[in-house]
Amino acid sequence: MEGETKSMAVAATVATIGEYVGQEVTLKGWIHTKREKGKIAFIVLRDGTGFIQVVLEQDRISPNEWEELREASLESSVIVRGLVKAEPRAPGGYEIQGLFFKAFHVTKDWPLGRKDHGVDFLMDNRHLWIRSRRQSAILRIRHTIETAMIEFLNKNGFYRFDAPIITAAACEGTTTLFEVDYHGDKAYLSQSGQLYAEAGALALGKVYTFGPAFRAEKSKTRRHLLEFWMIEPEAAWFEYEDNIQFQEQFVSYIVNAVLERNADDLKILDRPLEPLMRVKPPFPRITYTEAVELLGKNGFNVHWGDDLGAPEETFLSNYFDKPVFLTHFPAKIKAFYMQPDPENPEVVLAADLLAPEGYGEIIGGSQRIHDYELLRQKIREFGLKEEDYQWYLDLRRYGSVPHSGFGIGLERTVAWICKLEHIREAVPFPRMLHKLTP
RNA sequence: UCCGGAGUAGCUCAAUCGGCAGAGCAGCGGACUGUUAAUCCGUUGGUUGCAGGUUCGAGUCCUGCCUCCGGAGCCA
Repeated sequence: MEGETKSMAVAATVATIGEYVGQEVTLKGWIHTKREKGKIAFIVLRDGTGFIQVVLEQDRISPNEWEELREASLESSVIVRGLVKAEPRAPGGYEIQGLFFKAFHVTKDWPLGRKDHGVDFLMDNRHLWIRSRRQSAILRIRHTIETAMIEFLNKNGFYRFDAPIITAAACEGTTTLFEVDYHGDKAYLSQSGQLYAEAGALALGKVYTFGPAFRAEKSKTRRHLLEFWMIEPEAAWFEYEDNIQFQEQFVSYIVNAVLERNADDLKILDRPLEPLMRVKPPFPRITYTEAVELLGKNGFNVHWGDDLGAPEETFLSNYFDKPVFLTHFPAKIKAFYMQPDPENPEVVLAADLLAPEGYGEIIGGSQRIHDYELLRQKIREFGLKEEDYQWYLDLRRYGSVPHSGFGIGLERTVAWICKLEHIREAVPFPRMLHKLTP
């Protein structure tokens, strides 16, 4: 590298290029687009941190470099050195006046043109698609969301507590699981780390798990993946209300972090900012019973005790202009471990958080049953086997405390904040029905 | 798994009543000193998803299968 650039030029990145106006810098990246016009050529270079236009004039670089430039096609990896200029004619406001050009590797037959492509083709080329403006913007925002989630939890005294991926049995007993051969025994990929997080909360006070979760259902919708990432905070001594207020702070922190750190990326996505700027505590709340009533008034045929379907959830999500807590569900349609409401044991102290703009559920949370006998009774009522939950019941035998927690789906959060049409763009390599490669 | 839709050039699509399979983009060759999906000229490119059937003749009609897309259920 040093031998190839003829002067001392700073190694810069696109994201921080504004700090180098008037200086010579070296950039390493890839050709995103190239336009040749006789003795002048424009390339848009991407380096992972952003995109910038580089202007190369034949008179300013050597004949060899000019020849390399002519041969370098889309997505060739290149090294350029040049002068940073503020340039209103260029997208982004800055431009590089090229003084040196080298193609490190010339790409032949790049499969993704600049024209429209179908989803199928793009998904088959996902490993290349992620280089695009839009996809890379989404993935940078995903990074901010993950980082902000962890930051917030750490600042609030939560310990990261990694749950196992391979587990012995169903956590909740309802969903279909991926089976793996565990040296002759049947084992399953985890659908949730929550039960382990509860053990962690009684050991460390406040913990969170962060890892992949697996659901083997043959889901085929815009909001489901077979493999997705989930953060599950769980805190001892947290009761229902503590849990809800914590979630408000948590979600607001994440949204604010994206607004502060990814302004350029949100612009690439054309994401309206007003709905995100409204995301501040407190969030509206509506009980399940009130929701059923509201839905009935709006033409939905739902009865108390029914699980709400996707169209109902979308309606509620659009009805409010902030994330909304849907609370106090009938015990029968929720998980066995949820704490019954002391004022009405037919419902549980649980809340789902629905993201606005039609996105629907991103969080499911509840206070957990801490009473040993009540939990045993619920396990029986739900038709589960007590012997499968021995260690989980132990948590109620040895120093039990009220505790609460929630799980937030990372991809659903990304899809909402980025305003994506489909969850498959919210993760680098989505795992969907019959989609295993790349 | 169920309901609906679609498979034609590398990509996005067209092809009238069953009658010679086409265009744009990409690629390749050339021109151009301010392009923004550059433009202009020339040019390459086909087992019409697979198997069978009807017909003088099938991309088009019939039967079966495969793949994908959208939605439902399940849920984060």
